[in-house]
Amino acid sequence: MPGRTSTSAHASLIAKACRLIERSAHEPDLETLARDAGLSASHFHRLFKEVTGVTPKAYATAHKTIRMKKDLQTEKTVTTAMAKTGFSSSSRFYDAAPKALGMTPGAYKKGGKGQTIRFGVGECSLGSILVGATDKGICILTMSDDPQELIEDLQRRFKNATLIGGDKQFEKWMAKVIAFVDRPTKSFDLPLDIQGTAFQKRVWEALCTIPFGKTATYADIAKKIGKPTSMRAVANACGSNNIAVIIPCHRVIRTDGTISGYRWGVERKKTLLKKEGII
DNA sequence: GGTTCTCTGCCGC
DNA sequence: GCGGCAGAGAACC
Repeated sequence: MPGRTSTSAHASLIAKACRLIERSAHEPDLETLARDAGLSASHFHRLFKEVTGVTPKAYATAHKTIRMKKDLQTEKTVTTAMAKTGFSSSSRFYDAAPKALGMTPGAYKKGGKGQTIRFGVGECSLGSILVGATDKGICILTMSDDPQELIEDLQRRFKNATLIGGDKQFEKWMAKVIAFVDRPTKSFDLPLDIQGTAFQKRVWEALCTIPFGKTATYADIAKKIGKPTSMRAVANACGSNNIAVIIPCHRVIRTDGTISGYRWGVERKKTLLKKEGII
């Protein structure tokens, strides 16, 4: 088609823009990217989104996150990593890090270093269960059919932490947790060490206010934390919950009343809801 | 808290 | 297919 740009030409134009974003030390602005592609800013923006599925800004942000993670792992200090990643100021860096990494840059660099996590694997009515705790409280509760998989998952999540088997005190906690999972009655009184971003913590706190035997929708939770339009972010935060059952993300259902997915399997979610007399 | 930038919708060519 | 403008909202300083 003369005078028109073909689809493949579009794809290579956008691919070139992606490479430019990746190569640049500082995020190139929309105007620069558009000029480089020989298009107007507005049209370039539309085209970029059509081809990649994300906006140029979102693409640049995602790439910056990858770089931030790499630099934090390879650089000696957080300060040098910050300089290399290309943030304009340290405050911007520390501002962006929790969103991008789920923790402060220092904590990410340590990768759980310095943290000691006691853990145990047992069996409950929902299959194999892993419970882990720092000296502050329970930081992880996961479930699976395969106990080995639970341990591998724990090692992945806290790769620099010292993982040790539970002691006598921990055994007691473990028994209490299993009893709670099997009969999730009213309250749970062991301390929790909830690790996540500020946003995730707000969502999880909101989940904890859903009473036993009741459900809420993602929209309800979004409204509760004062972000009525952030339903997708809320759903993501529910999916990132590390402490199953105790933080009752299983009580969240779709607006139409149907049961949505569950990180530890829909069958487990249904079983939990049955235990609470909801279904 | 003001300024700049991003993003989207809409319209015209 | 492409450019441009307006307005809302987010990001930045």
